[in-house]
Amino acid sequence: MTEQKQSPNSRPYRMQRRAEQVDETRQRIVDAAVHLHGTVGPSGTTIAGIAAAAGVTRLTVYRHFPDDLALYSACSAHWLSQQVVPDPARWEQYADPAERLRVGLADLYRFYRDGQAMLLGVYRDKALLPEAIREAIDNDDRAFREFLLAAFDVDGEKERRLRAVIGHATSFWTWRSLTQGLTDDEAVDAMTTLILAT
Amino acid sequence: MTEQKQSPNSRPYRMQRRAEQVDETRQRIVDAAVHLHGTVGPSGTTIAGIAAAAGVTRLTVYRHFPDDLALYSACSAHWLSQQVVPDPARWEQYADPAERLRVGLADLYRFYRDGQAMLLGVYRDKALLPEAIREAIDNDDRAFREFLLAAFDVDGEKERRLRAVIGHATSFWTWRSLTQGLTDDEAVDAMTTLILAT
DNA sequence: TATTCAATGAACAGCGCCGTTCCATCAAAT
DNA sequence: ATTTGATGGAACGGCGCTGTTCATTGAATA
Repeated sequence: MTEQKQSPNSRPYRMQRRAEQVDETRQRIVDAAVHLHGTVGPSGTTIAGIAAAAGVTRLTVYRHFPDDLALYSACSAHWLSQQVVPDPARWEQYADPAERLRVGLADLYRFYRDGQAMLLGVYRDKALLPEAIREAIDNDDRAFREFLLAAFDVDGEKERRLRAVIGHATSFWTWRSLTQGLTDDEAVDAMTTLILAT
Repeated sequence: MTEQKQSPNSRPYRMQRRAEQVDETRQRIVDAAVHLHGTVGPSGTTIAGIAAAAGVTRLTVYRHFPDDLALYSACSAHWLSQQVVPDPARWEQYADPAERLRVGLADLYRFYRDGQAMLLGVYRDKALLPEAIREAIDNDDRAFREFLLAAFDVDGEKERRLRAVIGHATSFWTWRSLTQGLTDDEAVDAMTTLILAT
């Protein structure tokens, strides 16, 4: 790198190694926040707690994330980036309703199991999350439901009932409840049976 | 309910009309607390809020209910006293598993619907409730599950699966989830089908 | 070497809740 | 008429959290 001597008055400042350290600090904050969300849950997570866990001052947290939404967005993006997210597009090849159901629910339940610590807190405290985050969650849930429903050729009353039951089957709480005593596979079987019998 | 005390010097003091007023105050507090639990939920209910709603001082609330458990117990007892509580004993005449299931779930779901405002908050904030209250809730839930299970003549693996599925069917959250799009009757049908297919 | 700037550390004011104290009030009971 | 006791009213100290200011540190940078 070539250097130039400058006069004391006004020189642009291009950070390089410095920028990395800043990002590291930011990352430590996000990691701490994600960890807390997954243990004490969003409702038990405080700025002070995050700062302490990140080995940083409250003020530093505020500077990186001016408001809750900024922090939650960063957390959610980072956490999702290290999950294998269920992907309806990959279920598309299964045209048979029953088969798509099995594959889709299995994919969903695997995701639920892998991320249960975080999801438990998130769904419990959903009402306390920033509006935008809540909407994102609802949208995803709706997408899974509608995608599974789309494999069926129904309308009217039957469609309404199917949508309700599929919505139930795809709910995190349903997975949670069923797997108190069932394996994931058994839960998939149970819900598939239920839906096909509707 | 209210006791008399003796002062060294004389005159026993038996309250009569007075005692009624005390009980009225106590009742106003309980009513206010129940109302708040059913609207903002236990987690949003504060002593200050109860006092304000009851038209009483915080101090008066503390005097009637020294700790949370005393208050919650009184609330729960009073609320339950004005509910038609599901009663497994009345399901006993139905020996046929399918029939007992329908009757039991219908009774349970009716109770859930009638008390949904309160139950929503209670189940959401269950972790914050006093230990004793939480145990009472868990015991009731377990009782319903086991009573429905008892109609089946099963054991081993099948019993485990049945217990899990019946537990799921009897959960408040399951009722809540299903009745987003189904009627109570349809929900009973769905869960009965699910259980009988297990 | 002099400059830049992320991060620190300390303090502030504010909020709402907690549980407790002391004293005054006033109707009911004797 | 006097005593009793439930309630009111006001204040206290404590807690933990919020979001903000200010001056300082110290390492990366030019």
